[in-house]
Amino acid sequence: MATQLPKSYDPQSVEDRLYRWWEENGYFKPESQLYVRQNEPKFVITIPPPNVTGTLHMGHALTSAIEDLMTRYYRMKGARTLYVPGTDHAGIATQSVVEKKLAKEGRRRQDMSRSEFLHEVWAWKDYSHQIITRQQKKLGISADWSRERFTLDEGLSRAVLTAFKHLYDKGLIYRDTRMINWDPVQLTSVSDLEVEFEDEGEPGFLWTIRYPLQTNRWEGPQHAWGSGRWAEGATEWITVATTRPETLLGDTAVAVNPEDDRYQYKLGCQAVLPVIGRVIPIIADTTVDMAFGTGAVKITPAHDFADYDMGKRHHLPFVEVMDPTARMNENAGPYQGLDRFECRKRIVEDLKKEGLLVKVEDYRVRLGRGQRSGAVIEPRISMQWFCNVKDMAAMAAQAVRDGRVRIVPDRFEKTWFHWLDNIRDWCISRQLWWGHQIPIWYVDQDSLRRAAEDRQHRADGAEPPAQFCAMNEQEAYEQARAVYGPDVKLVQDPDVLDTWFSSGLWPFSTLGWPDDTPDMRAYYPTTMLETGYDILFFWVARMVMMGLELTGQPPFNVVYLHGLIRTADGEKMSKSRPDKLVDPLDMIETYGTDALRFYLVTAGAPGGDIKMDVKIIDGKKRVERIEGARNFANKLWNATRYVIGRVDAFAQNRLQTTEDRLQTTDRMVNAWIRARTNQVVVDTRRLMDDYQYGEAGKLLYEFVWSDFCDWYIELSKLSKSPETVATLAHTTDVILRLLHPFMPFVTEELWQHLKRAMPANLPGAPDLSWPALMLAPYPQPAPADHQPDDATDALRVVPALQEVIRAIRNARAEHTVDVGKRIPAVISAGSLAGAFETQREAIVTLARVDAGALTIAEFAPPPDHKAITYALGEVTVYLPLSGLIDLDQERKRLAGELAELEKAIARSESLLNGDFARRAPANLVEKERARLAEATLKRDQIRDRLAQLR
RNA sequence: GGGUGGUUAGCUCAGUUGGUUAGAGCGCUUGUUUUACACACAAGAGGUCACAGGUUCGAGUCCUGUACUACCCA
Repeated sequence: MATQLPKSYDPQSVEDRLYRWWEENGYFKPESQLYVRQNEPKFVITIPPPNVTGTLHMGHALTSAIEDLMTRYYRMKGARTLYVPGTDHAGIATQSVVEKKLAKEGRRRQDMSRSEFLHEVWAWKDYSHQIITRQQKKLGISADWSRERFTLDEGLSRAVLTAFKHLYDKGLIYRDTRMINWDPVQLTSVSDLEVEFEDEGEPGFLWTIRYPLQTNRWEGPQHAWGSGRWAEGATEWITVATTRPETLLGDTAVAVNPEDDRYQYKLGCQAVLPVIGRVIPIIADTTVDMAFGTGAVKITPAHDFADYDMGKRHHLPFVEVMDPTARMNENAGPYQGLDRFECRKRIVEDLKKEGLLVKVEDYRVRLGRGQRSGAVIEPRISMQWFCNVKDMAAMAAQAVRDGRVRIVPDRFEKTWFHWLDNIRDWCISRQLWWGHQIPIWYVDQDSLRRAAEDRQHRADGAEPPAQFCAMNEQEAYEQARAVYGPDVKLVQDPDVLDTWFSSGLWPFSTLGWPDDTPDMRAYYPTTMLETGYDILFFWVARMVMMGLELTGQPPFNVVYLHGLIRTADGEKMSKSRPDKLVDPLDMIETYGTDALRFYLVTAGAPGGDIKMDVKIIDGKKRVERIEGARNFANKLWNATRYVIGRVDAFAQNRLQTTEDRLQTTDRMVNAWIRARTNQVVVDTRRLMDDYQYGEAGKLLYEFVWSDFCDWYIELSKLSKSPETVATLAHTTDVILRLLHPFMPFVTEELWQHLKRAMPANLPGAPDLSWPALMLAPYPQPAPADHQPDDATDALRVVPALQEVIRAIRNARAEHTVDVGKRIPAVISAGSLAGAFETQREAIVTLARVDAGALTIAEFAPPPDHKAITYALGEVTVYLPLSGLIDLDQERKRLAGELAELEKAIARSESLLNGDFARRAPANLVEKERARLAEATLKRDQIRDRLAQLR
């Protein structure tokens, strides 16, 4: 019976209840789908697993909104659909969060055992994971939670080991000593991608320092460093510029460009390094930029990437002057034990004292900082594990080139190729505890020595491996014993793998790889990978590489990249600006999940950033555009509330039997909304299939608000026929289905109310037999040969009718006619007269015309020479308002319109007299001719009226 | 230094094979307790689509260049 819906939509009372209902019924599982089309390809999407570092932010909400929109769309389209949820252990990020938390409690990782520390991290993981999943459920994602995964799960860990072993056995993973990015706070290596630079650089200094040259007259310092007399007696110098004076302690050369005339005579000379007194050569290298500083650069091969390469080229010694925490070590002489920045300060003072500091300038320094710690990254020589990804990268590039993987929007393809074509080996080891420990076991020294001795005895050249890669310790021992005998002892590498190594396996490790599971067979390769463009390299590229290498297939067909959420000023949202930060849960509380979701998917274009302008009103954060989306949800609510009211009225036999005239009236208007709905179904599906979700959302917004609410519902109020009730219900059903992927909660709730209200005996009622809207089919356009005959007619008549009504309303407003006043009208309607006659009541009601003084005729002369005239082409509307109006104003309006028409006619004529008529497509030329004809007609009418008004 | 976007109404942004008089939301102006909705209704004002060239019958849309701006890579 009559369900009384509240006057406005209250998301709080709906969302959690519906989500629970969906989930408890298993509706998110692909096995539960009731509507599956045989020829529809499956749709599989794996969630970008959020880091278990804390809570979700607006970027995650955007991800969820788009992915769930996709998921619900394809599910309703009849594709077998799976959305796999999960979380990422996020090695360095999580470890640092936990370390910070421990620090607050006065504890340090260094004081704990590895397993004690890991116990803490797991506790944190549980805490964060539970928050994250709760947030995702608030966002309404229809993910199959029974298939949820975590990157450190047993199965996924086995996937990591399998992948590692595969690449190791293939010779693609190796251990080497080279220069890497070192984070002196996290005390681990990081990959190139994890180092971030400020584009503008950071404020710093450029110090110009002179090194004395060793000559016949001056062979070196005679006095101690710091005495002020260290360089006493030196006569020749070489001057270098540096932003990092503390590294001079590790200098092993000074380099100049061989083309640089200024330094020709100094080549081959020896400089004496300040502080240390080490004698270092002056060398020539073409990579030296003559324009930078003095043209001579100090070379510190152990602390700078470029210098490292140069050191290799010129066989220079590598002198490390810092320890892993970036404190100066024993090679730093008097500065040993100082932090690098403290050392910098002191050494500059001392250089000045010794007269070696030539000048200091302000300088923007391009500093690399750790993505997670923010610490200044120290290039450092270290032994690490690397993965040679050259061939995999080539495969990944090829997959996009040949279209097996499509990137949307396609402009990101260029970045894709550029990165993959210039890829460098990937440093995959991290000196962390949280993560997948590297599956390498080293043979103990004793065994190695014994083996070496044996080898000498037997004189067979082959050297046995000093390390074994295995799936577990037992397997490693089996391998080792076969070579070294039963007494061999093994120690596993303490390091863990880069997080992205396991994330790279995500689309298939979540489905059971390396095992041949039913899910793997049914759902791999997946369909869609949806994520922010900021992790295209970090994650997407690595998944494609790993997928191709390990499974032989691209892990997904489409990569859809969304933009970043920014503040109103276009900056990245960060926790350091809480006033500009927008928490998705806050917005959900204020506006509801559907409003947030609708806003997020319609806010921008694919791949475009979204700026969120937050206003604080009464201490609450407001975002205007989310408010707009909330209003839309409310509009939808009230429209459906009205429809349900009509359905109830029918069910209670409160509708009168209709007369013939009314039936004709209804038929036209109903045919119109059905035809419009059909057009909208076609356009929505086209846009959705082309990933244009924002456009689709806006189209639906327009349709619901304007066509359905402003016109159809208003017109339907004049009708009491069952046909109209059925059309209202049908249109509402289609709208709710079309909008469900955008606003899952309000649409499901309304659909359930509609379903409950719907009586069995309404002819032409929609099929509401599905248990849930989310499982119902997405609307299909009516087949072309199935269109009702009156559709075309209705699509001509109703817009003309709207124009008439709008013209009358406009006249009323312009001449400030009292709202309550009924006015007379004469409509000269040409071929539309018959149709308009059936819509007499619509004109009377919607334009507030005096029913007794409304004339509709094929041709009607102006009723009064002072009437207001609206020339609408074939139709002309006359309003005899003589007493109420200002004729001057009317003349002005008509003159203005006339001028505009003259302009349009002139433009049209010149177009049609030019090459346009010959070269443009026939249909466009035809259109233009029609436009000219109409404008001419209108112009003539207006001219006549103006003449009469004079 | 290389690359990629952006520059459209006061503000935030749409505008995908080039084709009516360039759209929306918010804001603004005027009016309205019209029985779904004031989170609303009705009417309206507001833009030489950054600039300069070019291609075309026709350019916000394609090409070249310039300026400003953001981001990515070195």
